[in-house]
Amino acid sequence: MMSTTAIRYDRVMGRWPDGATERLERAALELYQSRGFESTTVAEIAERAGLTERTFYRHYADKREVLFAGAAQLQDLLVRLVAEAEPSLAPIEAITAALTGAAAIFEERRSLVSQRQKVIAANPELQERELIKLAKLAAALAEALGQRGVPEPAATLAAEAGVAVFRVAFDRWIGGGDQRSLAVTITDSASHLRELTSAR
Amino acid sequence: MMSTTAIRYDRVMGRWPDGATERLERAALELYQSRGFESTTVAEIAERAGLTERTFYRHYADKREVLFAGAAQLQDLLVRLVAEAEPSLAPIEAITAALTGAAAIFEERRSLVSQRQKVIAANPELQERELIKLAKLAAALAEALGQRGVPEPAATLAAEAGVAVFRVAFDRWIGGGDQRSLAVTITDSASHLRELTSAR
DNA sequence: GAGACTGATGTCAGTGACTGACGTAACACT
DNA sequence: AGTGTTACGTCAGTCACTGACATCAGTCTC
Repeated sequence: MMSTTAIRYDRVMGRWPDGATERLERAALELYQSRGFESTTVAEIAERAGLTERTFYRHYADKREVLFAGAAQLQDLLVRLVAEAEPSLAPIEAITAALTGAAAIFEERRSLVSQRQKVIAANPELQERELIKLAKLAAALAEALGQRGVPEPAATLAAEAGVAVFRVAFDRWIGGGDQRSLAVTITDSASHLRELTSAR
Repeated sequence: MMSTTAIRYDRVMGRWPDGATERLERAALELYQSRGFESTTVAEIAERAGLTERTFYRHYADKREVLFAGAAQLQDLLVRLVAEAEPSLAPIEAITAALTGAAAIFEERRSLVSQRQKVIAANPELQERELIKLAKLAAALAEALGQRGVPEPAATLAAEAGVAVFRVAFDRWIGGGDQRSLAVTITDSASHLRELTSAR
């Protein structure tokens, strides 16, 4: 598997220009915006990035995945935030704390996030991919709650509800009507859910 | 578009055997079970059903859709149940009432539903399709709540939470560990969610 | 009852997503 | 200098999916 040598290199090296993934992701987003997702071929994306179609598939499993490269990091961050949340917090509170804690990531790149979301909103295939990413995120959050001692089905329900809260808040935040920060919108949606379920 | 003639016919007629969709759905499920989803071609499904590949695509938009033919009827039923629920019921209660009311549809075909779910569980592509069906279901339920006078974002949150409750309950019911009826499992999950969100 | 119409199917050719196998060349390591 | 690795290119192939056109049993119109 890995060589016994311990020395590793920080700088990317090689005969090829750096930043292939960045170029591919940028080219894909631009083409998906201008021609639409279905009308752009993988060959076109690769060409715009100065690569071949085959190389595209060495970086991304399929034509959709190029838009979801950041999902893994987001999930890792949220899982860590849940794990590091105050032990005294209830499950739902730990989840919402993690969500608001990660909100900055979106707020720092609102323009890019907005463009990406417009492309996704225009294509059912991309929506499917986004939904399964969110489902896996919910499963990972449920697992993180489990590590905190939350039993099932409470862990899964809290995680799914948390993701639903995030979805609703995110849509409002991106939608534009809501001028508040994403973090505030999340806590607002969470309290809405609390009212809904606890109300008699 | 439509002829001015008012006479319509109940019996399917024509030179072709009836039940093409039933044959296609049955053939698809069987092949997806035995060879796996990815390893079966649409041509094989069509051949087993006594048809051609092109005809398959006249009945279903794509290779996955053949497993989700019943989703539309389920959605219609749930929307109707929400609309017909007691006006005094709170949003979440109307949703759970509809879900338990539709549970019988699954309980009557537990074997078929279980086989189908095993196939879906084995394939990410099929999971994506299921997730978007559930998302559209949630949107339809939110719309139905809107007709009852429930404002946003409460309607969407209640619908999303309701679908999450159903997912958790369905998984437990199918998973086998839970010997209770699906309807009971749903109400149980709903009360779990209530405890989670209202708990101090 | 002849002719026009309809609806479900077959046939065929084509595009594009995705994969496996193999080759290449800069760079690193020994 | 030799060896291995890594990131890429090239090529051939499968299969999902689509558009265009043909067929023909049954129906409708007159």
